[in-house]
Amino acid sequence: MTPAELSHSVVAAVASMVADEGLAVAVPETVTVERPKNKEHGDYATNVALQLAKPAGRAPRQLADLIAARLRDVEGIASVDIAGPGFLNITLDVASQGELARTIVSAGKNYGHTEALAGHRINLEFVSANPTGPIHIGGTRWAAVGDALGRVLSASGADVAREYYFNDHGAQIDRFARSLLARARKQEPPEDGYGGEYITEIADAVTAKVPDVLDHPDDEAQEIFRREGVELMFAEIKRSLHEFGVDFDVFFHENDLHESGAVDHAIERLRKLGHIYEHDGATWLRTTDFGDDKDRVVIKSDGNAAYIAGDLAYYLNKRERGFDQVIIMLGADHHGYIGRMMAMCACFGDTPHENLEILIGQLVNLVKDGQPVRMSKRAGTVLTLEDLVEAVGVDAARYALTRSSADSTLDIDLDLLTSRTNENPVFYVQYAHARIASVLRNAAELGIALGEFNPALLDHEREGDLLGALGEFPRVVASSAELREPHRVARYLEELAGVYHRFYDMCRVLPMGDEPVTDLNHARLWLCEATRVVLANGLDLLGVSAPERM
RNA sequence: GCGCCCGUAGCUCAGUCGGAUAGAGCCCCCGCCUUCUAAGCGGGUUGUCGCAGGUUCGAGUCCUGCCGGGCGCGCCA
Repeated sequence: MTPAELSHSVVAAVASMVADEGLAVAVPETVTVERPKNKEHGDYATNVALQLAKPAGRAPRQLADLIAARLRDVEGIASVDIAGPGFLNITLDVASQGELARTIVSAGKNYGHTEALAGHRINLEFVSANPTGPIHIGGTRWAAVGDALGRVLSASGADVAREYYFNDHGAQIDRFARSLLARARKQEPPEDGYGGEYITEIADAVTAKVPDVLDHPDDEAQEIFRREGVELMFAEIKRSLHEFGVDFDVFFHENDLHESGAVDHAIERLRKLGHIYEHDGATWLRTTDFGDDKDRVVIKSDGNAAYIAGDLAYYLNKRERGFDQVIIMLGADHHGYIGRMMAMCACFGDTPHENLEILIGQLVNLVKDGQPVRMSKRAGTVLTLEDLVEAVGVDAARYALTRSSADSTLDIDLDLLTSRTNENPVFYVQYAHARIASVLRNAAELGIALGEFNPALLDHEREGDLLGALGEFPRVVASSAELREPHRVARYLEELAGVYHRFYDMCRVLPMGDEPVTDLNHARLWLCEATRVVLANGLDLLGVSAPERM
């Protein structure tokens, strides 16, 4: 019996009670059955009686009695106890709980997939780092977290498109182009320009590709450096993300919005809706109607589009492509943007926080010798995605960036990660997987297949713990998706790995020496394979490999 | 000044919808490989959940105020 099935049984028992007793309360659609921390509280517990007591006008323990009586008749439930103020503590039959192993092995890669978000068409935008330099550590965090979120959303039944918004328009690109031109001429970069080593590399690459570039007049040369430089930078970003295991469905160019007329289209739409006005020679969007601090300029008085114009057009474009949920991940340094974006969403007639969702992730600090290091492009202390991968590898890097809540700032200490990699819990999880793979290999060598499965034999306490943990996986994935918190998957995997290691320590899986193969050996092999499936599926959601050997 | 995030063990951090005795890893000490991976397991030590009120059967979790830290408030992008 899975937690979901048990939950259904509890709902049915509640419905039966409400009908029989004529209670004036609504039957909850779902009831949470949780794994109690304390083993004396059974395999699963629910507080549904406590929650219904007040609206029903009955004592919680009285309701608990009525529900318990009905649950005791359910096949697979061994006992139901009432504890404390009115908790229902449910214990399953050993065989019923053990069946879960078969369920998981049969489902294979699909175990953990649910329909929790079925029907949602989600556009997930993340990273979207400017093509004026390599991806730094902050963008790397969003790459890891955003990619994991995309996987978790998909696993929960959502139709997800991942997008990277490529800001190849505007003043920053001009500064980038001027920096390249200056470097090609062996001059100092402009005061507000970019100075890293990569500027030299790109300037050299452009010069190699267009040998006579410096013979052109300034404006033409700058245009060549802009076009070629952005192209090279873009390819570089794509490549490093791909090597990081992060791929996008769409790379969207801001420039296209301006050249295709999408910006004008969006502004005209808003004008028809009555939210656009002219003032001081500029075109404004009246975002204050929807809670913004001040109205926003969309077309500046010099005729150029303000940055938000691109965002307006991009949002409308996503909606017109059929996405009903637009999710954008931004760093904390952009959180001031939420108000105007939500107001913009409302101006289009959409519902803020439903059609548009902005996820804010806190920043990453680079730490050395316990002291924060200020990352500066000029000082060369910027930590890039490639630096991180080179130092610790993709698996450790992705895991370290994904296991913490995005709401917390993250400290990255390269020395710590490189010199004491065991501190990274990814190895703890991967080791559990490799350990199981080894057991399964040994079984194969002994000619022992999974074979017949008798779930009733899995009656050891550690086996019960393991089955209980395995049953949690689908709702961990679903809640990670619903809450947009993929770190929950990582934390769960660490828990599961620990439960497996403790099982392994107490429960011998394969026969020793020349002992005969028993049904218990087979049952435990099923349990091992089920655990391996969950670890592999979970690691995959995080974009981390599940090694067969370590 | 206004807004967002954070404050939980010595360190790094978990702890959705309020639930039972607040957890994990790292660090430190002790024990366990003549049989499936010791990157493991078992045991020991560690807390005014920033502070003060409030809501209720019950608050780390919700509300209010305050303290401390980070970030942000452009016709920049």
